[in-house]
Amino acid sequence: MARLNEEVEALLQEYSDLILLTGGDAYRARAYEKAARSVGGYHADVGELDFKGLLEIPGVGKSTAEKITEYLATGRVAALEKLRAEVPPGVREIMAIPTVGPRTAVMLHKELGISSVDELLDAAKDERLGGLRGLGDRTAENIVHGIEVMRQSSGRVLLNVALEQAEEVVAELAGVTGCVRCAYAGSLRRMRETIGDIDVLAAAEDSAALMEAVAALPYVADVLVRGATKTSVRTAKGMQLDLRVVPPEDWGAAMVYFTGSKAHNIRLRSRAVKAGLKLSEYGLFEVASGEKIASATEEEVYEALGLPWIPPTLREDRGEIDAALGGELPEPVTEQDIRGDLHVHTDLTDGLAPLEQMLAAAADRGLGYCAVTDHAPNLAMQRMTDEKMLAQRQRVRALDRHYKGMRVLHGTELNIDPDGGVDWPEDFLAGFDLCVASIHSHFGADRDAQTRRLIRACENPYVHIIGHPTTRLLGRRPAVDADFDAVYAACARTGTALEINASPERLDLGDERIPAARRHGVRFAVNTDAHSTVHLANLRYGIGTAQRGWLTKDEVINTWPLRRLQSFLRKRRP
DNA sequence: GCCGTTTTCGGCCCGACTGTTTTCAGTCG
Repeated sequence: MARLNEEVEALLQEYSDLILLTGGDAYRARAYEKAARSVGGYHADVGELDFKGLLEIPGVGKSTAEKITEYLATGRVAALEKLRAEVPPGVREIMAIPTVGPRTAVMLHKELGISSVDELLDAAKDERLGGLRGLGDRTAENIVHGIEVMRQSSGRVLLNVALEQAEEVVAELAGVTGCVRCAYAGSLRRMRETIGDIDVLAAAEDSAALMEAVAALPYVADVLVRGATKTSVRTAKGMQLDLRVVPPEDWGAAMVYFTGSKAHNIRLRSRAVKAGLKLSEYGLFEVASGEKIASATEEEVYEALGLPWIPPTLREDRGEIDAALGGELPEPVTEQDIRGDLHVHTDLTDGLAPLEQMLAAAADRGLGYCAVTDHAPNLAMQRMTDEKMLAQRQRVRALDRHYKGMRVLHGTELNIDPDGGVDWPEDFLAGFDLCVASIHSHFGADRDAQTRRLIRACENPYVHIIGHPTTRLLGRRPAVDADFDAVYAACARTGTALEINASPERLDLGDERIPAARRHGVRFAVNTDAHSTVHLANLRYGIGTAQRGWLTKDEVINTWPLRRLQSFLRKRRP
């Protein structure tokens, strides 16, 4: 199951939404929303906290703490149940459509009796939305488009959601008597950015106990298929989970088969055929004799096919087999290679944890350096001022002396304005050790304007890293339209790194764009963009993405020793 | 509902964009 804090976060967020949908006080809703986010990012497990401990979570007061306590004790919250009874679940779902907020959702429900996304789509098709006040053709179009965007991603969940679920299942099943090995496979093991279903593989002589155990997991809602080698279930969150059990001696062949990708496997199998072999989930066999020649480990299977072991993140049939044959398979960057995080927020802007806590958490993770990069003034909602930033710098300098093994850099995340300019004049920018610059508005600017904008930001001698370069949000917002090839060229020319933002909602640059940037000789920074101490652990998703983009350690600036990084950061400043 | 204090009330990230309304409401970051 998800971390308890996330469960409570979801609960409080739902409560906040329902307050808005029932016409409650907007500030009250905001208070719950803030509490939700705060609980989600809190370092301690809410299940371990007493009432007083709960009150110490920022944004959690008596009323919220009581609801959390009630939930922990009884599994439900009476006040939430009451609101749930007033609002059809579909109405809240409608609110999730981009450009549709609570007002519109309620209006649609009251005026047209619409209480599901499907009904809304029908109404739009029948042109029944036209008559409503404040809702013209353009809005109707936007709603339909918003639903399409939402639907495209439906059935798939973000990598982190699936991975957390899978790790829990694996831990559970590994403890079942008779289970020799257990691991997740599939697109999850390949670290794809979204996951359709979870594949778990187990090795055992007898599958019965494992099949029993998976069907009995507490968060399993339905058992779809149940057999001797495979059981499929649907979890309470609507994800499909397939468990396959194989004999221990076939573990390797089964892992290759179930890790995929399908295209990679087809390549492997056709290679096998040419050698008079046959590859399946049960092993690699000689066709003539039927003799099994490899199956116990992945390494053995690859070796028998004349290949080195290929890391799962590369198994996409993007040339990895030819590269392996030519001895040119890259050694992908790993989480252990990362020495520092170059994009981290604190509660000075929209982060949740104070500076000291963020740095303590970063030091705990063994980082050799960490750049604090709070938002700059042009993101008006963050209310940044020169004074606040300079005061933070003083604290950063003091803390830098405090940590023995970790250097603390003072940076900022600048806003790239529509013309490509950034916050602050050059003399102020010169005071930062590092500047990330990102797009936070005007996502819809046309291709030429967006391209010029990003290139101009690269050309700024004080901008070191372009943050979340395409600014997409997975399943919610597409990438901005720009000639990214031209942007990559500008990055290479100006010595500006591109971020691989490790937030599972972003993963930006995405793996499919990285090779093109690489070809231009661009450098990368795998950053967490952490807004809480918990987010520092998102690094693994950024690393997965970097690996899928074939990045090696040397191409990632935050694997470098500090001195090399600092010389890179000097860029070509005046 | 939470919080801070100019502390038991009164404010709450604020500005921009979009679409439709000709002066603003809703949504978003």
